[in-house]
Amino acid sequence: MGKATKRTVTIRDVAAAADVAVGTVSRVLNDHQSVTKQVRERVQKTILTLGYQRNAIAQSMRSARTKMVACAIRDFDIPAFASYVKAAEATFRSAGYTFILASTANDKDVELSLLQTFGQRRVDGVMMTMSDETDPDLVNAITHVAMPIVLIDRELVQSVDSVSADHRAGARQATEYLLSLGHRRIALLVGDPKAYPSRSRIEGYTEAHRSFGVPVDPHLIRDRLLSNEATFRETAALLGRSERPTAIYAAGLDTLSGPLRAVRTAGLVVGQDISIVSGNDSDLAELNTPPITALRWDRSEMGRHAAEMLLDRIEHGRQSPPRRIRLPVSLVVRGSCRPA
Amino acid sequence: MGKATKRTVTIRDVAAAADVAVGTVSRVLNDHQSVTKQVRERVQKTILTLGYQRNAIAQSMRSARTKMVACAIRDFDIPAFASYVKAAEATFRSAGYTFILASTANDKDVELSLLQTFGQRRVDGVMMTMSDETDPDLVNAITHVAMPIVLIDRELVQSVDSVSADHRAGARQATEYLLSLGHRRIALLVGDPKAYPSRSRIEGYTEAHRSFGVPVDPHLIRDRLLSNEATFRETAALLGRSERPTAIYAAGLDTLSGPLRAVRTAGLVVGQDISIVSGNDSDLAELNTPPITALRWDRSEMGRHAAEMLLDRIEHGRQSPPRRIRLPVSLVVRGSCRPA
DNA sequence: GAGTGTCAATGAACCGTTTCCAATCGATAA
DNA sequence: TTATCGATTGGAAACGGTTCATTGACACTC
Repeated sequence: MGKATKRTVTIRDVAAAADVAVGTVSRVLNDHQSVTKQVRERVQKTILTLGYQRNAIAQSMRSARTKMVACAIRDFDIPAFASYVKAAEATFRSAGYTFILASTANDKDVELSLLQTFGQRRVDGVMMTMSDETDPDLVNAITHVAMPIVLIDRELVQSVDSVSADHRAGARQATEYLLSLGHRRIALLVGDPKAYPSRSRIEGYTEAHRSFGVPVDPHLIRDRLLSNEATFRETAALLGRSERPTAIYAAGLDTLSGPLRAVRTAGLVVGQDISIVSGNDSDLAELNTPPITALRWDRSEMGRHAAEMLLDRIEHGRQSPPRRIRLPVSLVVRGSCRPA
Repeated sequence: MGKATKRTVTIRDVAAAADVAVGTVSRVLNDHQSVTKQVRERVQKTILTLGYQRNAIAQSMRSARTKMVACAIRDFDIPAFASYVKAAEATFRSAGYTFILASTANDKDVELSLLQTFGQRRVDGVMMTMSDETDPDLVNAITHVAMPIVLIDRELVQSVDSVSADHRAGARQATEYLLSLGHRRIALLVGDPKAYPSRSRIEGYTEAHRSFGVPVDPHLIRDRLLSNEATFRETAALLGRSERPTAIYAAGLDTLSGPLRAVRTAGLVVGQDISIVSGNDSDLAELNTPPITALRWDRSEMGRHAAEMLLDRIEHGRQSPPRRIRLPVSLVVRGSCRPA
């Protein structure tokens, strides 16, 4: 007897059961004025008894707002992203937004396809990076996205908001620290210079050398190191050279464990045979024996700023000029560096 | 002149421009049969020129499928979650689903409110844990969720699918290893026994003692340790006792750095003055000096299995009985334990 | 040439909200 | 008593897709 299919209960069912018009139920749901206390309570009771659950899809359909925000990161594995994503999600959630998260693997095609997906889903805003700041397709896609966007640690596209860390200053600080300890052969391990962080780290490293009057040996700069494995291999290669570096500045994202493994494999001891500075502070850096001197900046702050900028754009800021936030980077000196 | 508002282009605009009916455009979009090659190409060209972007909201509205999946984890900060979330997201994305991620902070109210949000958003499936497997509100919410759900590392709710690791066997293995080295005062640090992992670790620990005929000292079991700070404090307290433990089994999630800090603060040396087994393998465990003996299981596999089970439920599995996957846990022996 | 079958394409209904205009009602003012 | 006004409520249109019954065109058969 009866229909076997249990239809989900809609606003119309509520209206019928409470003997009011659908418009009235909607007004109750949205806390609009001009609904009698009596009617309001009757509707609310009906909602409870029927177990009505508002359909966010229909709501978005009508209002053209999804209350969803998308974020693309390079890789979930990278601990450096965790605190920043965490802060962003918390900010969005407390503002009533739902958070979509995806990873790009630093791949242009994935980035483009995610942008398309986000567009089709009509998210209210996007937070992301890009693998290559100079790629015309990516730049074009980023600048023509329909919704507000905040770039993280990218600065070349001038037309959108961005939040980044001052990697140039940080790199300069770290390099000058090593130079002042007397090191003259400092290896620099970085990621892809097509993106702002690595690019500006190379700049900072070069500036520091210039200010100390020390020539830069291009062989000591190893870039495009995007994985622990790659960093391990490059470090091992550097350590195998006749004139091996006396210090390593491991500046890439999540590239500390590679060098540590390589140093250990080569039978060397950090802080004695070789000095190390990590470009990203972490538990690993802090708890290593000896603890590793590292650069740090407030990643939660980064996520929070990005989220707040985006929310501001979504809810108020129509056409105000793009804003740029750059967070300070500082050097935490520990025990991994000795005078050369 | 003209309208200032630039309306977004809809399927109707495409239909008008290509001089066909909306239904035809829809069939082109969905790769339906019975569209002339000629018409198909005309429509596709129009889509390109107009820059039409299909509206996923409207699509979901009609089809009652959102192609979105939600996942709630305890905290983004916990590296153990990264690889599992990563594998899950990859699986979902390659199946055409979008991934919503939220954190619960292990808080019942957050969990309930997220379930409600996911329900309102009409996601097609949910992947999550729960802070307390015995809480009636949570159990009720989980069992009455409208969409398919997969629980991670939770086994008490029998009516839904679940994926977990065999923590009891793992704990037993770790404890027996320490007992076989002669340790008789083994501290156990775990999270909240109201959830499956800690509960079964305590079981495994107890079983191991029983099989060795060694009585369990309840003072050595410290539970409800949910943060690095809490674990640090408890370990420090244990190390300060007159009869301090000779070994620590740090079984909680992400609770290795706390004990390591506490041991260092107490002026002790891991592997000499005290033995340590970590309940979760990590870079930190592997790269510590000495490397820490640890339990491990395939977290990517966990994420993949969970995602595949969920996809199966969503796309085929209507009413098949709940499935339960339990992954094996193994002990990786390194250098952090010495005979007592 | 009428009847039949197949394949393409049309166009309207529908999904569940929000919003806006019209209608109703009670109270107050003239 | 009647006109006026503000506060509530009703009801329908609109959002942008998908789907399905229907129509139109064409080829084929007898």
